[in-house]
Parts: sequence; structure tokens; C-alpha cells
Amino acid sequence: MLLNPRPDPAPSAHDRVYRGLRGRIMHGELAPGLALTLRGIGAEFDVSMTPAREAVRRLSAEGALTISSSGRVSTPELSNERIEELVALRALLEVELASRALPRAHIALIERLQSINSRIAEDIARQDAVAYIRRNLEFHRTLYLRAQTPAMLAMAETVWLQLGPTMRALYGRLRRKDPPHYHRLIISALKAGDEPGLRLAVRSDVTQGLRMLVT
Amino acid sequence: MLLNPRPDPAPSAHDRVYRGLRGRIMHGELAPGLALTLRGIGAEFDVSMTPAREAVRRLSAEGALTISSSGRVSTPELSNERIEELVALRALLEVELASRALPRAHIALIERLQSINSRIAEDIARQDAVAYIRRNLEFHRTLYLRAQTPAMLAMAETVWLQLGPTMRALYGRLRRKDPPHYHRLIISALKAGDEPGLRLAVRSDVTQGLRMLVT
DNA sequence: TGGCGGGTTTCGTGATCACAAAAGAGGAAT
DNA sequence: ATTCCTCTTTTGTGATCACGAAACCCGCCA
Repeated sequence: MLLNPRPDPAPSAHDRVYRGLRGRIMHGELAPGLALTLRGIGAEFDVSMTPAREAVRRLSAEGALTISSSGRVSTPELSNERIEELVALRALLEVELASRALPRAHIALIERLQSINSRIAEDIARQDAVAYIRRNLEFHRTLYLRAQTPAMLAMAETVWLQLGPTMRALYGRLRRKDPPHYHRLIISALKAGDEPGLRLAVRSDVTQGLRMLVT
Repeated sequence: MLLNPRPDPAPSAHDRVYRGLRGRIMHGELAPGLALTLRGIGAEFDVSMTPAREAVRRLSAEGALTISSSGRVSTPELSNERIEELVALRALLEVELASRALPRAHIALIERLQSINSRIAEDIARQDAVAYIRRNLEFHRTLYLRAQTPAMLAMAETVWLQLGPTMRALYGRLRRKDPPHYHRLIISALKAGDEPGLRLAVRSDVTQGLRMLVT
């Protein structure tokens, strides 16, 4: 028996479109309020309208896209109230995820987090907002994977997805020079096995950018 | 200008299908592991396969349906680990929702909750599992609506949706005779403005059924 | 009695098409 | 210069169809 030769020999068309769009939205490559068309998406991924529509509908179910009453598709423009709510959700879910990951966080994981963190510093030096967002989410996901709670992680990723376009608008405006301070606090708390400190550090890291978002 | 005469003159076909299936799943009218077909769904709602497929894909994105590698659609059969995780998510989200609703809970709301609660007692006496589940969720939704946090409420409903078929299997097995004890505790805590008591009561109510679920 | 083939039916996928509604462009009237 | 109207283009919706693969049924063989 071959071990995992290619478990996905023929990925379906709608899944390719879904994954492609999802990545761009989550990583902030699409500005808020950007209009999309089914035919355009289909042409871009070289498929017909049918799989494009399925991908769009799935993404709108996850809050990654909004569909107007007339069916027009666009990236969401979030109100301040909704942004605050989504940040509160991030805090709620991610504090729990970090807390559950803590007892399973070995030294190898911590080293991996430090490695990601140093690459975040490079992205900041390069002023690459998209790479920064992607790497920042990789930092969080790497930690939360250790919680072994896939449904909870999926919910957190759904929140990231909804905040994607808005985060781009934020970090494009923000001229950051230093890597995120609270990431170092998270790593320290992990090393020390300090759960209250970890919860506070994660909450602070998630909440930190909120002040600049609310205009 | 007419005030809200009929803001929805022509509901789209896929939305009708989506809402119909979603209600049945959330209220436990479909057993876990039940197989569905796109053509069957289309025939039932009198539409073609296209809107049926969109509705199914949206529901699978929300975890209300599972799609096998060959594309077959069925209601999910949850493992014990996933059930525990979803119950933990319910506790996390709903405790927060209740806490946010507390300062806005006027007497009219509390009376409405009591009214729903007494109707739950009737459903129990009638041994009507579906009505019981629906009314129980109505109790929780009525409270959480006061939190004025639509994204958070939507996440909680998504969790209910995923647990729908499993809850049916549980409450069908369980021969309950008394209305849920913790609902009375929730109402008492609301009356007293007792936030810690409210959080504990909600958490207990959500967690209570778990013991029987895990075989 | 229990497992194994082979043919048949059923099913999901994705492309295409007709239709209606919405958006956009461009000019005329004020 | 601005508003309004009309014609054209663009867009989403839903039905239909061909195709390939998966599931099913039923009889055969051990």
C-alpha cells in the first residue's frame, strides 16, 4: 500500500475556486467593498459560472463575502460595531484555544513559534502587509493546532476570514516598525507554563490592533 | 412610502431550500447519518438540482451536512470528541451572550422567557421531542438576542445546527418528565441581576445533557 | 449460508443557455 | 451644470444535459 501517494488526484473545480478566494480574502489581498462577478471569477480560475457560484455562496455563508439583495457579490465593509464584536469573538475563542494548547506545548513547538516570529520581523522590515498578515495568522494557527479542537479552530478561522479585508485596510495604513510585542509575551508564558499570563497575552495581542481600526 | 409592506416579494429558490433544510436539521427532524440526494431535495422543494446543490453546499460549510469524498450528502454522525468540543463551544459562546444580555434584560423579556419555559413543559408532557428542541432553542435565542451581538449569535446558532441531528438522537432516547431545571435558575439570576449566577446557570444548562450523549 | 462479480441504476459534477432584472452610458431638457 | 430618461450591456438565476463514477441489486459460485 502506498503511503499517501496523492490522496487528492482530482480536486473539484468549486473547491479550487473556494480555496483560492478564501486565501486571498483571509490574507487581506482584497480591499473591503471590492465588487466581484461570477463570470469574472470563473474566467480567472478557468471554470464556468456554476463552480464559481458554489464557491461564492460558501464564502458568503462564512461571512467572507456579502451578497446584495440583487445578488451582487463583494467583500464586506464592516461597521465599527461589527469589528468590535469580531475582535471580542477572537479574544473569546483564541484565549480558550491557547489555554487548551498550553499543556501540550513542547519545546519544539515553541521554537517553531519563535522561528515564525522572526520571519514576521522580516516581513515588517520589507513593509509587506500581506505577508505580515499571513505569517501572523500562521503564528496563531500553529499554536492553536496543539489544542486538538478542530471545530473551535475552524470557528476562529472563520472570524479571521471575516476580518481579512478590514485587516488589510488597517495594516496598510499602519506603519509598524517592530514585531508584535505580545507574541514575545505569548512565547514567554508558554515556556513558563503560566496559564493566566498566556490568556492575558493572547487577549492583548488580539485586542491590540483594535484601537486603530475604530476610526 | 409604505412601511415594510413585503420586503421579500420573490425569495430565491436556493434560499427557500436552505431555510427549509436548516430548520429541519437544527430542530432534530433528521436523524444522524441520514442520506440525502440533490435530486430528492429538488423534487421535495419543487426546484431543479442547481438551487438544491447551492443550499446543500452552504449547509455543509456550516457543518450541518457532511459531503463524502464521492460527493454523497448526509447528516453528520458526530464522534464523542466532537460532541464534547461543540458543547464546550456552546458553553463558551452562550455564557458570553447571556452575560452581555443581562444588563439589557427588562421585565418584559423575563416574562417572555417564563412563557416559553411553560410551553416547554407542555412539549415534554406531550413527549414531542422536536417541539421540545425547537422551544428550547427559542428560549436561548430570545435571551441572546438582547446581547445585540449578531455575529456571536450567528456562531452559537451554527453550533446548534451541527448538534441538531445528534440532539434528536439524544432526546428521543431520554424520557424526560420535568422541564429543565437550569432554565429556572437562568430566570432567577436574570431577575436578581446576578451575573456570576447567570453564567453558571447557562453553563450548567448547556453541559447538562452531555452525560447522556457520551455513550 | 456467505462472499463475489457483473450489469444496471442512481448520483454528483460542471458546462451551457434563456430570461429577467439591475447597472451603466449617453444625450436631451431644464 | 444637473437631472431625468432611454437604450445597451452586464450580471445573477435556475433549468437542462452529457458524462463518469459510485452504489446497488441479483444471481452465481464456493
